[in-house]
Amino acid sequence: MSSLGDDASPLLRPLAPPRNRTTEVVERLAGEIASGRLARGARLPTEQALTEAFRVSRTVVREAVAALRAEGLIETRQGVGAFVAQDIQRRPFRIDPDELQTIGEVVNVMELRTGLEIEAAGFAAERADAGTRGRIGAALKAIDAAIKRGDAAVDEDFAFHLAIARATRNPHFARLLEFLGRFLIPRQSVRIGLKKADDLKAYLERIQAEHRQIFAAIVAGNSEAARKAMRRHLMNSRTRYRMLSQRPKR
Amino acid sequence: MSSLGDDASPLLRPLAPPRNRTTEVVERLAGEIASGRLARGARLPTEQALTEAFRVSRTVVREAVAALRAEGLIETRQGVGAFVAQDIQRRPFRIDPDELQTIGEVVNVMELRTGLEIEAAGFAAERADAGTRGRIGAALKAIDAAIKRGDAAVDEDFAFHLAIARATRNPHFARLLEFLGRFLIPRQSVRIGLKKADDLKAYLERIQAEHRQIFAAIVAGNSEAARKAMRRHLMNSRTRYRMLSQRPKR
DNA sequence: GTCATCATGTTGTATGATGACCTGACCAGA
DNA sequence: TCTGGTCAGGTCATCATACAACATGATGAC
Repeated sequence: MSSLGDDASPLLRPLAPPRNRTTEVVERLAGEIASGRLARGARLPTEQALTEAFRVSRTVVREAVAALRAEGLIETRQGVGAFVAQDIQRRPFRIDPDELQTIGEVVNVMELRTGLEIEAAGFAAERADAGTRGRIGAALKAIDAAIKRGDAAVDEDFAFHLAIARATRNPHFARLLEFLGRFLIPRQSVRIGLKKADDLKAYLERIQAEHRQIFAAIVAGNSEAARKAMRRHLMNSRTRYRMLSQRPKR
Repeated sequence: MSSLGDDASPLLRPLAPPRNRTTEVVERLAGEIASGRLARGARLPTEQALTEAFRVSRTVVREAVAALRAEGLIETRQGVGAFVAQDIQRRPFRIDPDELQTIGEVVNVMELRTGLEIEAAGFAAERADAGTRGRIGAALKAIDAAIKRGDAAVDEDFAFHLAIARATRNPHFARLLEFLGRFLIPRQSVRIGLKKADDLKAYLERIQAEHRQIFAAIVAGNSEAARKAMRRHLMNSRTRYRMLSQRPKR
């Protein structure tokens, strides 16, 4: 799977994407808005004024404006001008992957996920029907199968959690979990991969026992128990993650 | 504070922004990516090919590409081409405000907020120091003052919750709460505004009593109690919201 | 086999022109 | 006084063209 130097060396790593003029302008304007120097609803300088101020072509200015519009920071009206968005509502929630290099930052995201998933487990217990319960059970079996064939079952594990989030009948839970999950999965799998095959199996079996408790509580429709089981599982996950990631500490 | 017809009438409401050619192209390409017809890492057609296919100028294509790049859906490399992002990691979490017209959708967001805030209260109880505890207390007093002068204390209320989120020492809690909060605040305040002055005061005093319980648990460093108090508060909030929003039902 | 060089294709930037649209001022008529 | 119509100027939207910067693969010198 892994080719020669993959990303082991901190030296040969892809460079940061080149900072072209457009992103430069985007950041300048975004900064003005974030700092409040450009208030909500305020009108931006005209395209011509921006080209002259920044000494760039209209192409660059227009691309920057298009980017800011896509981010929901500004709105443009033909024949009138560009304005800082009134409702910054449209501004999305982001997590910068570049900041996720440290263990502490990963744990921060895990904590965020904790609250989300505990609540999801509770709602799932209250609202799951035969179909969604079946899908959660199927995900559980898929993990079993993966463990049996010696796999780390990372994808299957995530699918289990996602099935629970879907059972809440509140689509935001699954969407947010999917969003947060992307920041956690890969690292964990790498670390786990270091262990011996038998160790791995025993390790995964312990996790799977926790999964089964969650599943049982959901099937029983006991939201209180489901929350407790999920909390226990995630707290243990955090401890496990901390231990695994401290291991390679020279 | 509120001008004449504000947003009372569903008739006179700003029109949806006109769909220009750029957004048209953005949606076409975003659709291709979302559907998987353009796989991760796949290369997009060249700008020239796109101009010919869509019958638009290169300006439009480039603005669309800039927008997609801002959303983290694609990456471009000069001299090489544009590619669907490998790590969709950079893709942010969004909630479309246009979908938030129904009560059910607002409750969905409130549920999301519930899990987040309960956990935040727990962590705050564990981690708050003198400074953060003081800030939470100050927020509490600010609500008192607002109630005393007959204000609905919406901003102050939110500031209290935000102070708790900040006390977790995990910046993501506050950021996500801020993000979700934007979707809830305005509507609540409008509804509450309908009540009589004395009713309003009694109503707010009940809420404030719940706040005080949360604060007491955090000051005591009792995370279990803090979670419970926050859960009770948010569950009650949901009930209150449902009742208030059903009121104007002819 | 290694390294420089070059042709080719692609994105990045600049520029000028035209169309579409909004705003405010002015004005005629009720 | 008020309403509605017209017009001029400003601004964004789109188009077209040209050149610069960069990456890639082919070629050839060593």
